[in-house]
Amino acid sequence: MYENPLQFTKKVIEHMLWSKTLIPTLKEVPAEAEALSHVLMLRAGLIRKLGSGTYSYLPAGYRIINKITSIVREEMNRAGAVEILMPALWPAELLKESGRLEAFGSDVIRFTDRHNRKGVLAPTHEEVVTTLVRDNVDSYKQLPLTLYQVQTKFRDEVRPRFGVLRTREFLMKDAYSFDTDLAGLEKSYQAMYDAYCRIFDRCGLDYVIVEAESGAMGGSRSQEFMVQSDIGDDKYVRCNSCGYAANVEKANIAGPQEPPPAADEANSGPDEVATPGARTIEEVSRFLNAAPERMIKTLLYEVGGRAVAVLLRGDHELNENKLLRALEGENPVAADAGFIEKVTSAPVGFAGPVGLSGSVDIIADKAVMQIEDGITGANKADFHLRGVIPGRDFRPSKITDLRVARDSDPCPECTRPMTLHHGIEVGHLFQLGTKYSDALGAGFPAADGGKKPYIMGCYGIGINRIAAAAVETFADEKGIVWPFEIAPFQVAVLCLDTDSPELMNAARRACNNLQENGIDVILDDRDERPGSKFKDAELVGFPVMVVVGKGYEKNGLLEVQVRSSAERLDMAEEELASEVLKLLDT
RNA sequence: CGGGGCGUGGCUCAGUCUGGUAUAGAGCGCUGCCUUCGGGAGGCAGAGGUCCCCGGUUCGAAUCCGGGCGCCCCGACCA
Repeated sequence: MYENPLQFTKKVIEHMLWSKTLIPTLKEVPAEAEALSHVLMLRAGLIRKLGSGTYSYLPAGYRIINKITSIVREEMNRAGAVEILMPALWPAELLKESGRLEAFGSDVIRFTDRHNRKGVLAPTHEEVVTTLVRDNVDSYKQLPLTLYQVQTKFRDEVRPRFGVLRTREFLMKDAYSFDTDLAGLEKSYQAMYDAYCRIFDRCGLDYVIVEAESGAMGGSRSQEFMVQSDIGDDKYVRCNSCGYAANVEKANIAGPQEPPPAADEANSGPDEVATPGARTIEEVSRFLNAAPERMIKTLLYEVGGRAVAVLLRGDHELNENKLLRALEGENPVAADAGFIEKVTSAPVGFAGPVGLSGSVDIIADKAVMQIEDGITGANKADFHLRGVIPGRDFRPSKITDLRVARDSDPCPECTRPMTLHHGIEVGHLFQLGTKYSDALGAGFPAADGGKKPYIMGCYGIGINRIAAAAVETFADEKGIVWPFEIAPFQVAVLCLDTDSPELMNAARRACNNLQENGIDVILDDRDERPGSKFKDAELVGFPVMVVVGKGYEKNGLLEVQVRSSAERLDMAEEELASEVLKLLDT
């Protein structure tokens, strides 16, 4: 029998010693940090900044990252995805082929190598996987296939911020599914959806799943996993009655599409009113002393050579995604001053729907049609119209939902008011369809002999963001309170007198005991005063603290402190492991 | 990209406006010794700084002027 020399090596349990690792905690708040998670991650000695949007993960911080990636890997594998590793360094040509070099624009980090070849650092990996599968999958029998990677991605963010929350270099799990048909995609998508729920549950996060735009990723269906947080860059609305949730780019808004019964026939018709120099909603509103809610904002677009006037209530904002859908795929270009003057025969700032040439297509947001005594541009320099009644004074060719959702807007499902929240996007799911397989000529030989494009999906998780989101969510005035599964160590054993062999031995026994029971433990063996040890353990946020001090000297008892509840329990050495396991299980 | 702010030991900052009082300071941290030892102790001694960089003005620059770099915040942007 083959003898493994290592098998005779005595198995020694090594526990992490605080004195031998690097956890540089800070008492003071670093000047560069504003956001809670940023401050705490720096103070707890988890991360250090190198430059704008680039961070080192120190031992404790890296353990958190590793715990998160382990969870992600377990759940990806369980969902049937297989892990690969792909280059971050690409020929620029590859990104050009899919059309995304332009789409990403200056978000892509570019460089030129010594041979004067253009290269990019991968912002995400659709192009490589797609070509990989294109060139190496021979038959539809090998499908469906879902590949994933956990890798650093690079984006030259306009504005890195909030520490690890938005960085120029970040760790991401990305999975890519390849199917032969839409039904298959649905299945692959659902498998990822389920896996994501398990992942975020295990990470201890409270999350909301919101409908999202597929945007520049192309494709049809998209959902995002949000962790509610005031510092989140993303906004979404949620209906507390029926549970509908969508990010603001996507969120639909309920509302009647017909004008209200013409109640106000007394109104004789629009009157011109002089508004010299007042061009913006705000200016006109102030000048006429009328609420912006009564204004009809007229935005002009050039769509395939013709003019389109888009109408919104003065206080509402256009959602360009909705406009895009309303135009059924035609691409709107915001009109320039020259075009506007040509169409309205007035300078910019005085456009209105009344009396526009019949060649101008008018599209109105639902809310515009509810205005009963409106104000809008007169298509005449320095004049606006008062007493405008939609439906009577102008007739849009299309009335639909065009605006960006706001707090209290009616839910599209049940019409109850929705609430607006800020969130941290920790994960997203996209149905891509054939966008990339078409662009890159990636197809499979079908059963009938022809070649068909892969139906793709892609599914991302921001690993660093999970850590930051957890800190944002779980912290108190003392520091971080890590969820058990992603804590850098589940237990910190504090030996309060490292000069006492009795206490040090007891502390080591406690560590061994816990480790033998599968618990992650760090021993604070530093020659520090007790106060510092307590403060540090609380700052870094270990879920459980085991104190070996006076209580042990006097009557052989260990003290267990629970970080989240501040609960303290004295216990004998023999019951430590089982008691701690119970605590960690909750 | 617009607006604002900052750059002085490891960290937080004072000093800059009004140049020289000066061998550039404080608190925290760090090193050594003594005392202390369950919630960031006390005493004594000490180390540690190209005052972001380059140029200019001046007898003299952390301080004034010009240029550059870096960082943070607000906004715009963001698969």
